[in-house]
Amino acid sequence: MGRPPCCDKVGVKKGSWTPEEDIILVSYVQQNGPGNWRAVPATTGLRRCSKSCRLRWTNYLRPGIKRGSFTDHEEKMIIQLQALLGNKWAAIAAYLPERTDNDIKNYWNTHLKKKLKNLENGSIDQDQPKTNTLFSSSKSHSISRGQWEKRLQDDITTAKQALHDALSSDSPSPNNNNPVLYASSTQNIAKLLKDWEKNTPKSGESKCSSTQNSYSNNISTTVDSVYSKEAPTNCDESESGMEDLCPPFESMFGFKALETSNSDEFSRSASPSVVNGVEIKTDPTSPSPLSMLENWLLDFEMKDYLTNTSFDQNLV
DNA sequence: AACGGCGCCAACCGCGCAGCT
DNA sequence: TAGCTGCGCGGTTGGCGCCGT
Repeated sequence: MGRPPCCDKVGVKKGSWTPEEDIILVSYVQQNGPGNWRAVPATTGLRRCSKSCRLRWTNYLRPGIKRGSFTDHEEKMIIQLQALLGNKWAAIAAYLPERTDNDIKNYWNTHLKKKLKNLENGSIDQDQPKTNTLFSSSKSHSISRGQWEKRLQDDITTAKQALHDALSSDSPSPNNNNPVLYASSTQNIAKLLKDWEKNTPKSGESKCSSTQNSYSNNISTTVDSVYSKEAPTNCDESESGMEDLCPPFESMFGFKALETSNSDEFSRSASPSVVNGVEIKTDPTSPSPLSMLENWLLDFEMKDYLTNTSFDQNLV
């Protein structure tokens, strides 16, 4: 038996996305908003699985994604949230709006897991005062497992409430009647396309279907018009394509960018602002629930709690 | 310079859940 | 209420680039 495949595997392209495919996808989302992923291949001619389209959008093309190395602050947040929530990457990503769950998951698996393991081993092997006491040996615990579980349950409840508060203040997804222009992404996509065109032999040969070509022809003016707006940026020029995405958000939880989004035309699909006539709620006078949560996560109590608690189980 | 090992990260896969009929 | 469909999530994999030998 088993579930049927999510899409027809025949003729579906796999592997890395080309800049042209990215542009087609971005254009589709501009016009229709994120969602209804099933319709994307049929509408655009993209020879991609709907899931692949959604993944590409959420993990790479979606505006507001910060790329590059994680800050110490983000690192601490991830460590503590992982200890609290487990491998709930989507939930953890909800507290780090500029990072995708995939990014966090990758960072955890490739960096933090190893790092914390080393810290743990180091602290045990060397029997020295711990520079990081997150993973103190369970032998030294004065807290019983029952007490620990109760505290964990209490903290999860608190975190859930904070998350609920945070999410309830966010705006819904973009209105399909007022598609949001994802200028930041489109800009980079346009740049990508230009780079890609430079590197593509002018043979007239295309990797795409005719449907896809006609669709991309139709969207070219859209991309150009958005690109020509030249949203102000002080990013360094780079030849690395998407690597030079300008990080428009200077504060993780301060939503600084939201206050300036009108002027710089950066927008986010999942965050409050006002862009291109789309009303997005924000209240600069009231403290962000995420800020509250951040404070809660990082306050002395939490650190003390983590100091005295073993999370070895998370380091599988 | 060539080769192999390793790390990183984008993308894929399978399952679960929620909404709709 | 059961079945179907679409979406989201977490685990895993494949490919590319870097580094050491």
